[in-house]
Amino acid sequence: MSIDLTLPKEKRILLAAEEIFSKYGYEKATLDEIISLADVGKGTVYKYYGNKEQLFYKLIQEKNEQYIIALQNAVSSQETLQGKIYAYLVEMITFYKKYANLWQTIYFEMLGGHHGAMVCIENGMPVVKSTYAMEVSEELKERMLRYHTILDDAFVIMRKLLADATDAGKLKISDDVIRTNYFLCGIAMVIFHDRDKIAKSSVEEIAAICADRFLHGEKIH
Amino acid sequence: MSIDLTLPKEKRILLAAEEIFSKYGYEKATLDEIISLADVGKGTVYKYYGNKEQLFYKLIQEKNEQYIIALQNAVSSQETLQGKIYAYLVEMITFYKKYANLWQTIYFEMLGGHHGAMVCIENGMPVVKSTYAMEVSEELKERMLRYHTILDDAFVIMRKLLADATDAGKLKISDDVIRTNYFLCGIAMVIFHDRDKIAKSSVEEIAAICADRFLHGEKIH
Amino acid sequence: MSIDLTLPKEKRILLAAEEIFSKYGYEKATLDEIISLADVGKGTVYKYYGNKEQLFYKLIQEKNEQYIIALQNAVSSQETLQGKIYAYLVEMITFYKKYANLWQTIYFEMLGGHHGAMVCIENGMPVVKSTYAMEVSEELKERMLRYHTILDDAFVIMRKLLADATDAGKLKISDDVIRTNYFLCGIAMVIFHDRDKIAKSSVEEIAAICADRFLHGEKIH
Amino acid sequence: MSIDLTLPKEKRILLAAEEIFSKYGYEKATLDEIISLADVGKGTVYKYYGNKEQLFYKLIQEKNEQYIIALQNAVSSQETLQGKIYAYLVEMITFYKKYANLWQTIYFEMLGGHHGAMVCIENGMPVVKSTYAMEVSEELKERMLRYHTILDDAFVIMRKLLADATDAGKLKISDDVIRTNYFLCGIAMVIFHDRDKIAKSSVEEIAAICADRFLHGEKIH
DNA sequence: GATGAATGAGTATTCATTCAT
DNA sequence: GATGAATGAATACTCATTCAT
Repeated sequence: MSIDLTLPKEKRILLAAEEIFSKYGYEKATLDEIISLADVGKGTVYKYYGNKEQLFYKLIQEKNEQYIIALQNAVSSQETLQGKIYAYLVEMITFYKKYANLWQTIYFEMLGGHHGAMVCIENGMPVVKSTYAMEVSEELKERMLRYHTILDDAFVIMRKLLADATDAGKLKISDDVIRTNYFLCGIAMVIFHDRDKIAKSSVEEIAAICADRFLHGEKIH
Repeated sequence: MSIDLTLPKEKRILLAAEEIFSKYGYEKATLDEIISLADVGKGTVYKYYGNKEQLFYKLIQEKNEQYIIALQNAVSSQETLQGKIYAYLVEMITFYKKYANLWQTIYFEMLGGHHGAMVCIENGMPVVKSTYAMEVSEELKERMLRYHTILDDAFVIMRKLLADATDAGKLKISDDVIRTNYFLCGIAMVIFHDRDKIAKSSVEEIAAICADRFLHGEKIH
Repeated sequence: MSIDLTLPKEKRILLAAEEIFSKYGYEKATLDEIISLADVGKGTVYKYYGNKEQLFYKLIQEKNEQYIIALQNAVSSQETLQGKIYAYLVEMITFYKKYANLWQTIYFEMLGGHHGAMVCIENGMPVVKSTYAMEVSEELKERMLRYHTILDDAFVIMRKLLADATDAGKLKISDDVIRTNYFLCGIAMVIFHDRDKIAKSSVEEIAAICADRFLHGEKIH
Repeated sequence: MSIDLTLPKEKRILLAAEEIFSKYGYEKATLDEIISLADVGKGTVYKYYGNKEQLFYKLIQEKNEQYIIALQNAVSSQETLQGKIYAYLVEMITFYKKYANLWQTIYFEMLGGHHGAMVCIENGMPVVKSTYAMEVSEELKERMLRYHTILDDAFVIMRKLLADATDAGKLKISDDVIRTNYFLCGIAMVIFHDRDKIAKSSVEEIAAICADRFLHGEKIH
């Protein structure tokens, strides 16, 4: 609720931004509230971060970098497919629980939020398309692509895992993008939506159930 | 693109609202554009619908009612668990493809992360809790609960299905809320996010794969 | 200093805009001051005029239209070259005295004002060029071209007059654009700069001297 | 584009200021860009020049001093009126072509219309009067007077020339201030406005035409 | 019943100037 | 002498809502 004033202003701004963006989402968050919480002048934010969007992006990029490394380590520390999936999920759930509000905002923005545009994959490359016949500014396109990339950096690790396993004949043949998105977005949504319930269970327990259900389904054989 | 002017104004507003809210999402949609499309005065919207939020709610409520009936019919038309799940998914995917923009908006309104509040289930009843130490207005509480209910009306049908099957020993034991949310939200997100890919496949094909994976998992045995 | 509140708001805004733009020039003028003088809400200005630039443009365009008609009438009411020039100048000086501050602003904006861009004539067509190696936004280009056109509408009448007289062998051969600009801009600058001196002389007297000097020079033969 | 770093900082600032003020005009130029080009700290500018306006003034004052000397030499190097006028114009056009952006800025600062004030000549002395019923700050008054003097230093040389010639019966009787301003401001405006056309002609050619037209007019006798 | 003119609170961004080091 | 981090006042523009007609 309040920020350590002995920290350098650049850091204070980032902490305040995390709080306010988490609380209100990107659009509804105001710079005024961020500077008030960080106890800095308005110009200081612009000096360090350029503008609102850059501030948000810097914030999530920093978190994401560490997250990606954690995911890579987790996956490579395991030998079996099931082990890798489980290790991935432990990291993912830990991270999403911690940054639920922030990451929920990214999902929203990436889906096109309030903008009438969406990211599509064409020939393996993400492109931004208007959901209707209207122009989408280059600025918005870049922004949505950036958010897409943030999420996809993590998704691609799982996608590769599943694609390799499919090639090795271990998994059913499916569209890898769809399968991965279904798997991970489903988990994300549950963490966002049933946050209090998730809070009561251990990360390991949830990860184990998710991995089991993904591989073997809900049916009792 | 244009609306039948012989229809009563109340209906014209709803049709225009569907078009504009779908196009821009809730926040970015403007009443000005809606009244221009509906060819009514601004006061008329306020007369019939009270305010922007009410208009949006009435719109999705109307769609949802029909959707719920379709789901109930689909499920009761089938005998087996797999058949019921498949029939549910066919309806769901058909509906979500049609109203992707509209329903995407509801998901994020319901998640409520942008307002500093969230819906939790306590003793089986949904209640709104602040995600931060701040008061949540009664107005916002009601609104979030309404959106929660909209989605939950559909989810509860699947939940019941799965709970009964679990009781009958057909499915693994899980938290029914989590399991259902994971299943359905995952599908929803894929439809929102990979809209163009989904557009290329038939609804039946997607439903069949989803049902199979849910019940039997991705693994080849 | 204050505006008749019985006038319609659209008109009041225009009157207030004339006062404030004249006083401060385009850039320094603020909408806040205009609405305060017009005693209307901020939205009202945007309803009627779209934005600050449109408001300014509408304002000067309206004045210019009447001015152009007056110039055309003046010129065609005379038979001789000297008569036509004199009649033109009478109208011009009358107009420039009345709208000195406003028109001074247009000169400034057309010359590129604070923007690092200028209007050049290429193949008889005005184009906007950067004064340095920097991009000029399409918006600014259009704007400068509009201001150029405003002034040129009046200049072209004199240019035609002088070109015809040159063809008829009555005037020395010169670049028509340069000659006209020199003639008229010189007069404009004197009106702007020596406003109080000009105020003491009659329009007819000034016009007569200008016409004489332009045609016969300062030298006594 | 870049500045010799072996020069003293005070000089580097002036060189950078010339570049940036010429490029963007006074208002749009930023100190940030100037210090970046000069490679000095922001405080250094304030140490040496006090503020932005002082920096601009020092810059043009320095240029003007050299210009005035050049004009005086040019005029005194000639014997005849026509020769003196021609020599003056050669210097003037050379100078204005070189510093078009910078001097254009001074013209509009001096006109002062953007500040609600103007310079008038009372009893041969320039005084600042408000164009509206409002107080003009002493600071603004001084500033406008300074800019007036900058331009007038050059104008007075021509004015003297013409006044003497008038007294000697060589020129028609006119208000000397008006006549000079009309003559020189007209030329200035053409250089500012038709910069690219002027660039294609030689200075001598333009000067010759201007002198001829000023003395003998446009009419063929 | 229906209208639409009018409103004004709310927000991202810029940049000259200051002053502690 | 020199710096540059920090400031905050100032400003164009949006849009849900109201209410007199």
